[in-house]
This record gives sequence, C-alpha cells and structure tokens, in this order.
Amino acid sequence: MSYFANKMSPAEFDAKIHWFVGRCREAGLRVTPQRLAIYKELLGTDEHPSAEMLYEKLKPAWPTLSLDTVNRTVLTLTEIGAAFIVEGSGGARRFDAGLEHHQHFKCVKCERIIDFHHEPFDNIELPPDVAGKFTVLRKTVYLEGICDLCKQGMKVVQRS
Amino acid sequence: MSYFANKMSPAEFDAKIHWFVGRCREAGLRVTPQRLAIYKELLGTDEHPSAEMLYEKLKPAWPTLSLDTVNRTVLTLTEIGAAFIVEGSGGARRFDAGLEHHQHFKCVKCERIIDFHHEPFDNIELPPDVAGKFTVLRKTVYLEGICDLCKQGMKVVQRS
DNA sequence: CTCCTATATAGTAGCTACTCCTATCTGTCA
DNA sequence: TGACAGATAGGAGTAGCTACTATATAGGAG
Repeated sequence: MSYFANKMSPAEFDAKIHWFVGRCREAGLRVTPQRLAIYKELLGTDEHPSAEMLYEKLKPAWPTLSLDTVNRTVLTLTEIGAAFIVEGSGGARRFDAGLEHHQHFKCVKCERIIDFHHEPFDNIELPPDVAGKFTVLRKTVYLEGICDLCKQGMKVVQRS
Repeated sequence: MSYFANKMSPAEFDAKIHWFVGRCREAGLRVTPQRLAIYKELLGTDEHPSAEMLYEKLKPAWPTLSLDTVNRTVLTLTEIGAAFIVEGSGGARRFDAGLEHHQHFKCVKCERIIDFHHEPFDNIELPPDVAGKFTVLRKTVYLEGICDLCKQGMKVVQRS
C-alpha cells in the first residue's frame, strides 16, 4: 500500500453528502444549493483549492455565484467541521474537506499541496505542559519542499 | 526543565548578529542598517511578528523606514535561512528568527503564537515514499487551539 | 400547499497585506 | 575615495479577503 492518499468511492461520497446535510441542520444552517455545490466540489477534488479556485470551477454551472459566497461558505464549512484550512506559509487560504487522517506536503515552487498518510503522524503525543495549559484543537505534521515534478524542471501551472 | 522555550543571553545574541553578518556576505547581500535593525528586532522578540508589527516597532527609531523595506527584508531573511515564516492558516505572514529547534502553537482566538519544545518532534521520521519522491526542506509539527489566557476569558489584544 | 420570516446570496464597495515601480541613495570593492 | 551594483523610500497597483445592503429563498408553521 502507498503512503499517498487515494480517492473516494461513489458510496463514500454519498455518505459524506448525507452527513453534511445532517451536520448543517444540526448547526441550524440551511442547505442551500450553493452551499451543497461548494461542499461537493471541495469533496471531489484533491488539489486543496483556494476560494478563487472553487469559484472558477463552479462558475460554468453556477453563473450567478459570487466569489463572496464561496469565501463565506468555506469559512462556514470550517466552523462546522466540514472543511479545514490547510496549514501553510503565506498566499491564499487553501481548503480541504477534512476527510480521513492525512498530512500535507506543500511544494514551495508550484504551490501544489499533496496529501500523504503516515500512520505514526496520526496520533503524535503532546508534551504534558502544552496539553495541560492549552486546548489543542488541531495537531498536524506539515512538510514543505520541492515536489517531484518541479525537481524534474517541469512547469506545473496551478494558479492563474 | 520546562517545555516552553526561553530567552537568549546577550552573548548568544551577539553571536547571532555576527553569524548574520557573515551569512549576508556569503550570500552576496549588503549589510545595510535597515537589514540589521530588522534582524535584531526579530531576534529580540518571541511574539512572531508580522511585517506590519516589525514596522510599527521600528518606526520610532527609524522614522524613514518603509513598510515595503520590511516586507522585502523579511523575505530576504527567509531566503538566506536567517528567518522562517511561521506555518499558519490564513491572516498575515508571521516570522521568527529560526533559532533552536522548537515548535509552534497558535491560538485561534487571539492569534498569539507560542513556542514550545518537545524533543521527539525535532526529528520525526519521514515515510520512505515521501522522502524518495520529494525534496523536503522543512518538516514541522504545528498545533492550533485556545491558549491559556483565552480559556480564562481574558482579552489579549495583540493586533491593532 | 402556501405563507412567513430568518437566513443566505449577489453585487458592490472597502480594506488589509502585500508586491511592483522608479527615482534616489549607499555599502562595498577596486 | 570614487564608481556602481544593489538597496531603500515613497507611492501606486494588485490579490484576497470582509463588510454592507437589497433581494431572494429554505424550511417550518398553519
């Protein structure tokens, strides 16, 4: 088995949508077509899009959608735990649908964010001092460097 | 010994400055007064300032300094390894002078970034798949949550 | 099914955090 | 100590949000 994360089955996808609808109701949020479309788009991609990227992807099917709605919606998604902001150092915020345990590698050249999964990183132990003093909501291992494609000198254009 | 990082002695500070001057020369960069002042300021603080914060701190002593210079300079510092961009999820870029091994905890409420140090996090093992495919320049453990002060309902104003 | 209302959206304006540009200045080397 | 590549100040420009307001609609009550 590879360390790299793999795609979801259609059944898993549907289960996620169902969960999302329930989660919205639970949080007192309406399940609007825009909200659902944005969540689906995020769920169906592994490129950890920015709000802008999601907007561009959705615009053909949703010509009246506004970028502001995408921005508001992804922030709402993070608030109800249906998405996460990918950790990074600078540039536009990038999101993922917060699926199974996985970690992120970000290429500093092409800005690609690549999922991988390494079991030992799933449950790293916090030092007792920190665990006692703070409420830790999220703990992640984050890697930065040059990806395979950029190492070969290939041009990967991800951002317009 | 505490898990939380502690301050530098004056001798260590001077040694760092000396190293910095050498590092600039090595990289073919001039040691301008502004550059040195910005590096000193970054070295002397543990609040992981943004460019804006550094600018505000330096303005009294350097009234003609421009924000653009601070921005350019901190980026230059990261390029020569004299500073690092603190990993985070959104908001302004925050910097540290990249001292000894340590990790970051960021409070999602007050935006404070707190250093801590946990030996096992210093040299986490990369999965072979990742190490083989990518050039990993930086690997960090990043924690997010609510800090002790915010838990007590105290208002910590860090950003204007 | 229909109405009602709190919530969401589209469009626009405004703001923050850079990033680029150009004229001027200055460390550094010869 | 002069020359100049490289750096800075100041301002203009741009990306990426964030706030505002009028309109529209999801979803519960009747």
